[in-house]
Amino acid sequence: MRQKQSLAHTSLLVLSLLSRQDMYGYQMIATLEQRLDPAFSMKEGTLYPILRELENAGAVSCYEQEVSGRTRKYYHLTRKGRRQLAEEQEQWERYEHAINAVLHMA
Amino acid sequence: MRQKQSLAHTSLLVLSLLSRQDMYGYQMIATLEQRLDPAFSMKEGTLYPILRELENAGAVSCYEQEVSGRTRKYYHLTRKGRRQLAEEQEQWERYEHAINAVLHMA
DNA sequence: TTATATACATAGAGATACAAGGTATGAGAG
DNA sequence: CTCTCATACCTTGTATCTCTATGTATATAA
Repeated sequence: MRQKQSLAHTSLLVLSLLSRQDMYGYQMIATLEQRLDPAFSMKEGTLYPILRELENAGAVSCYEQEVSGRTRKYYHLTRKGRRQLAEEQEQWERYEHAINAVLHMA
Repeated sequence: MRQKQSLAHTSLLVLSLLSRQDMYGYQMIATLEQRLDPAFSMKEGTLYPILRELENAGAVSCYEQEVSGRTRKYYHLTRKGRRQLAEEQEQWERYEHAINAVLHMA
């Protein structure tokens, strides 16, 4: 049985979250948990590698902050990241329309 | 560099096409080529394995037809396939809304 | 003191889609 | 007549993607 992939367009989601405020990993997961359908929650094994890639690509920068004993690693969207967000958002919209065009074919 | 996956929800597209008329593989690809953004065109290496799985799952049945020397393998959506289409369509909508909910967060 | 929540991270496995290749026929160009 | 292109099928291997499972460590609540 073919198993549906629960998530795609993951970096789009991450970039989108960071476009509003700096966030740390655990917080992103919690936020998505609320916003997203629980069926599509993002897992740690998915998020952290993406954050690393975004950082290597220069789309995000990061800094650490100690809060009551625990170290949080905050991520900040760079100008380059903003461009990437715009591109991925546009691509998502094209994707969305393409699928819907087929679904609602005459 | 992370490479965007160009397609997902592939079986949804196939089932959707077949809900309107019986079709053969090459025709589906050509039809999607027109309807879909060319960037998301479905490749043969993607389609044929899916058709086989759908057949194994009993979602489609198939029959051959000879047309001017060339053999076409037509696929027909079964009742079970219709149910699967309904499910996948619903899931697509939930996915779509979930992504958009994050993108358009206040 | 034990469990739960917070917070990071990685390795391995399974799923997914594509590129690249193969077979074969028909039609049109030269 | 031959070569190429379009039609029509299909498979193998590779790259990529996401999750599961696991690991570390601290704070807080029971």
